[in-house]
Amino acid sequence: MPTSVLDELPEIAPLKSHVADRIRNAILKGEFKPGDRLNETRIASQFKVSRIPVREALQQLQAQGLVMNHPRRGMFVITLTEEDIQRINSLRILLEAEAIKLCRANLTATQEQRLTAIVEEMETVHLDSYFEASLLDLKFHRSIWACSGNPYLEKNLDSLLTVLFAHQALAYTALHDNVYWPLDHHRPLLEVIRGNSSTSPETAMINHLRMRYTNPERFSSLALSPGVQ
Amino acid sequence: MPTSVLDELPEIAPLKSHVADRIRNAILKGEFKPGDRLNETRIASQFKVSRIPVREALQQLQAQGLVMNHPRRGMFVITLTEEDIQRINSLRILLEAEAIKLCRANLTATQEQRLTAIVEEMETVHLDSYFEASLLDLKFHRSIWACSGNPYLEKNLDSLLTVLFAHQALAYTALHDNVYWPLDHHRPLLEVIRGNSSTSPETAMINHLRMRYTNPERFSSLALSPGVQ
DNA sequence: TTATTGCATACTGTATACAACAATGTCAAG
DNA sequence: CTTGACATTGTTGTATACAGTATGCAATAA
Repeated sequence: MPTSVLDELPEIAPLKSHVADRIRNAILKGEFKPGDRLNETRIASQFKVSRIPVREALQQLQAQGLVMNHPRRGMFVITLTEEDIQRINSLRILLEAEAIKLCRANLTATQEQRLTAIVEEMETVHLDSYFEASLLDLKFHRSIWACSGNPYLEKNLDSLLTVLFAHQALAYTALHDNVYWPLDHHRPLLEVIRGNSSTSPETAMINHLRMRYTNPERFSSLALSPGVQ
Repeated sequence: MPTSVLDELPEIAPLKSHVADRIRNAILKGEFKPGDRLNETRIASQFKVSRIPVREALQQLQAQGLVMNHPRRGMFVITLTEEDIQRINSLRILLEAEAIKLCRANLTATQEQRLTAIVEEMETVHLDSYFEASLLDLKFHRSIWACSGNPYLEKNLDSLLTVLFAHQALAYTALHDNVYWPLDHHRPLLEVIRGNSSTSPETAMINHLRMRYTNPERFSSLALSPGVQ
């Protein structure tokens, strides 16, 4: 039975997933900015579908924390304050350090190769769009989470970080207009995972985030020194 | 326009929230069992609403991890294996220990009173339904999360634990048919939060969970001793 | 008796239609 | 000129209708 023609359209995936992906990408690319209102009818006609898949896609994005619902008002792209980012990062350090520990303990040769390949790609390939750089960055971190072997940890990190990456993209494109962002600072994390570093996963994560953020651990227990305040 | 019949429904909150609550409670009470299929039309006619709010409520519950969607098949109540529970608990220990640390660092008198009151209620009030005991239990833990001051931590714990509590309720009612479950083992956690205990938050959480689960920390980094395996 | 194929049924996924509410602009009164 | 009420418009929330697919049963053939 030659099911030939349907090659590029497996299309067994529900419509709302497609719509959700398109909206998510639009947000990541800065086509929708923080605080923007997302009009269901407008998007529906743009995408040539009815409002229902759009509604469901938006609610999916709401669950991921990318958009916010004001009842009877509509959906709005999330706006993050500096404190929000620090709170997210404080949690991220905890979760991703855990993922690194578990990853380090269970690492297979295949996984190590995959992670190494991504790091090398990051160090060589220079992407001109911030959007694509974000995707590669996220791909590396997702691989770490997947190595942890705990799908619940993976899921939590995903929902937490999707928002952060979106905001990063927004803030960055707003300021620098798609200038290249270096991704060459991921090797230390890889070395921790491979067991070739004496740095603790928590410290490695904090150092990693300090490349981009100020005081990323501010709202975590790691910031609680015995004598401080 | 006599809108008389809707007396008991002030209904300023969106309908889907009500529906979601009712379905969630039905699952917690064991009226829907793990693996059960949730028929949209059926629920819609039961609740006297259309299918749309039911669909949206189910998708909300899916985002919370309470139900699972098989495309074109429908929504099914989640089924957790023993390993799933251990993975959830492994993550829970990490997150809730963090919440305890932050709570301990920022504890106000009001918060301390609130937590103490709940613990005392747990030690005295004997609830006959497991459902109500679960709610009180959850109320205590939620209070801890709220004290942490990090809404993202709070949200992650909430989505993680809702599933677990639901499964607990289901498994327990299936076995013991609403027998009383003791809640008097929460004071050690309170003492850690008040700074009156030398036990570490992680250890306190593990001990707390060992009252109910075997090897709750199995899939966490806390189970990784240097020489083991 | 068992396997396979066709059909009937029921359910989800999507589209369209209606109702209720919020925002905005206009007009009149002070 | 300012302010307040009202109408108008636009958007979300909900209901109903339709289309396509999966499941179960029956009928037929091996």
